[in-house]
Amino acid sequence: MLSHKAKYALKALLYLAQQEETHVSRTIEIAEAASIPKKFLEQILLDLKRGHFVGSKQGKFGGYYLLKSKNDITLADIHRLFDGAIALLPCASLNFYERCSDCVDESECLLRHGLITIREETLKAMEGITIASLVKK
Amino acid sequence: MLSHKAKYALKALLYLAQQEETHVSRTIEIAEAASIPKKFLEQILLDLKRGHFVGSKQGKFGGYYLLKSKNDITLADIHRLFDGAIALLPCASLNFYERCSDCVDESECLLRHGLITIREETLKAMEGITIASLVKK
DNA sequence: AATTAATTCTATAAAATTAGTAGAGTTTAA
DNA sequence: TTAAACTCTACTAATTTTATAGAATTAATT
Repeated sequence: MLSHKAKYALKALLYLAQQEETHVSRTIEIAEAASIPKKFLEQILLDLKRGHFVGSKQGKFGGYYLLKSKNDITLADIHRLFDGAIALLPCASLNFYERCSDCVDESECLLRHGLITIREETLKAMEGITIASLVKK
Repeated sequence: MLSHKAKYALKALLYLAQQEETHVSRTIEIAEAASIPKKFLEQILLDLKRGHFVGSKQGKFGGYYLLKSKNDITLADIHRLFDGAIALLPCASLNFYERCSDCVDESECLLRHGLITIREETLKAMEGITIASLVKK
């Protein structure tokens, strides 16, 4: 399941994607339009900025805008940024790989093979959903 | 990501699936073979029993055994039993549907459509992984 | 230079969830 | 009657999540 953070991030990105290219959106404006607690959204937008998904303009009349093309921001990206691994266990993850502490011999693990299959399928699906594809629908 | 509970449940089921059909396995035997804390495993096996995946024999020489065919226990089943919804948000879930509190009009939600697509794909993949398919690998 | 309105940053807190432990109770075979 | 197993309820500790608070910084305007 997605965390609230990831859900709010997606809603904020969808909001930004629906504005004119030149428009910068204030946090309060996004918060109200997408029903997100404002102070929480501040953190989320900073995370999105650090992830190079959005850019910001400081000071009066400042705000946020999409930095990446909406075609290049996928559900997988946002999941990874806020909720980490796509895979069901760290040992089956590409970007967040970690060995299981209770694992004796990873190559012998019956579970891992199946989980890698799931990750491949899920990732394919999640990379197919972009901010642009969501806005179009 | 899977919880430890779900992971342990799968490891326990894999252990049971590898025993002879007539064999009943004691909790301590499964715990040691699969490196699972014994008292924690007790709870998990009870959950699996309540979910009708395993059966038990009480008293001396008692233990657990597979109740369902290993072909009929899927990753999706175990995920749902221990970790709940497969979907990324409750509003996109079949079995754990719940409306988002911050949602104004669900039919207008841009996010939901995409998440339903993801759920369909993920579910298909997870239903394809059975205890039997894992043991064969 | 002062004011206003915005982002940025750090710390904190409350709530929920997860992971695991403890111990008494019940059942069954020998 | 005893031993060895499952069953059940309660509890605890740690972690993560979901925020909130407030000061600092930045930039445009007057």
